[in-house]
Amino acid sequence: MITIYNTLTKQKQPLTPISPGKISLYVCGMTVYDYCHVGHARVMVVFDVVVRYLRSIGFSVTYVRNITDIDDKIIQRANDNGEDFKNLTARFIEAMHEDADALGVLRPDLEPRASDSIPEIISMVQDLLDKDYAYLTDNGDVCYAVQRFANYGKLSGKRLEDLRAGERVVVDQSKQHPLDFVLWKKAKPNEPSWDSPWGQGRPGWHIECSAMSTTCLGNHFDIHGGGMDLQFPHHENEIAQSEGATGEPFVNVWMHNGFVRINDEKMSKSLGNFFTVREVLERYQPEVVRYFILTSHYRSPLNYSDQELESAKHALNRLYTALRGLPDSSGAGGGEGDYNQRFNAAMDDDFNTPEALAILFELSHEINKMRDLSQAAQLGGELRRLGGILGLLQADPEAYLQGTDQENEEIERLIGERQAARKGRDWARADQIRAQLKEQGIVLEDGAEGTIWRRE
RNA sequence: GGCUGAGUGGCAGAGAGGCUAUGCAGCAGUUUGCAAAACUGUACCACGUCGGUUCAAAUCCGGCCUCAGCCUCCA
Repeated sequence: MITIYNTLTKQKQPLTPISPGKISLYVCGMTVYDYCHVGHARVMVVFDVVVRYLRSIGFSVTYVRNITDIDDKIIQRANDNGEDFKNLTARFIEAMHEDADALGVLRPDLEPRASDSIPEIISMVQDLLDKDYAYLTDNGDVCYAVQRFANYGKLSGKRLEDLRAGERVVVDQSKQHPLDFVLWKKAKPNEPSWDSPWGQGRPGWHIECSAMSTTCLGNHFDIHGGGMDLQFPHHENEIAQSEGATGEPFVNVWMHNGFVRINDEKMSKSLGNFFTVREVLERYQPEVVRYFILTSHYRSPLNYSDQELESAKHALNRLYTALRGLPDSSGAGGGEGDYNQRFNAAMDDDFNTPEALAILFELSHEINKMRDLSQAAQLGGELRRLGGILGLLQADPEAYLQGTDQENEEIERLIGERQAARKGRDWARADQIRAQLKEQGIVLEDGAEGTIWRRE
């Protein structure tokens, strides 16, 4: 039985699907005006693992991750660049897909875009107006009236009277309550806009997720996820909008992942202390980054540093080294057995990936100790299978450890030359070649069946 | 000020009322022409702090200290 920490109830609780055997999952995706950073990578990887695991234990999962492709920042950036916002978003959607693919993140089943969902958004705003949850302001915007929604604050544990709205930002005087938020924003001249019952305008920030999630998954679905910083106000507002408009419960389980930090500080665009995924991938293999993300529990903070990435690289090498030289027996090991059982127990406990990884290391240790190759291959198959649930260890070990440069041929040639030198007991020459390759980051390992190599 | 979380060995990071987490790094040994990998063994006060409950607490309870996040946009 899988249990998940639900932000709404602040406790772990058993996952009980609305429809038996099926899970509907919505995750807040990117606002596409810039490259993804490591924090975005974390969301994508974390929920990718959630989906992979749920599927591995037999659930049929519908996974929706939206793209917010119209908002203030996008308009701002497009203006700065002097380009149409659609060019801008198209470019960064493509970049996001490249990054996600590199990290082994499976595509969601549906990836709706805000700009393609305008009719649904307008219809929800209209519902909210009809039900008196929203009002038209003097300056032509449609706003949500938070005081009208009885449960406002139930997700974030905030009470309206405790919130210090306006302390850091000037409150718009046309709002009835400082925390009222815009559902539909009247267009300024030359802004992208759509026709609506309230004139030319565009959606506010939160409404697109309410519209897209309910359109894709129905008014009431199982899991909604996203970064911790979306808890308030974004997700709180989504609840207010969706439940206000539909009159039904919105989401059963809210999952929020912790931040990536740098020097104990949140990695964020506004602080400017972020690394983009592509920057990091210039220096580390994507799988190392993925492994690194999974070394900490998804709700804990994850401190980003070179030291940690290096450590992750070595750890992953260890797993691949255990698989190296084993006959490929993926498919062997059908999930019965102790390791599988313990792996699932770890993952059942709110997706405890550090614990699950520890089990992979125990498995690799067992493989390394084994003398019987076919038995080891059996365990190797199990290691690969369990790794696959985390989106790891699917590469050919040789390819992972050696890379696929064209200089590989030259390396092989030098190794051949060294073999000849060793045969002639010319240790000086042999060691010279070893040192030369070492300088290029190539490590040689002499074994009973000859010399193998890998990149450091 | 309100609301969330968190403080574990050199680093990272699980766990959890009594039993070696795991990985990286270190040390010693086996192995090796030399290495590497692997295996075996092993150190560092391990559980923020002060009290309480208990036969037993890092794990439960309370106070305190420190850190992070949200209450503007942010995954």
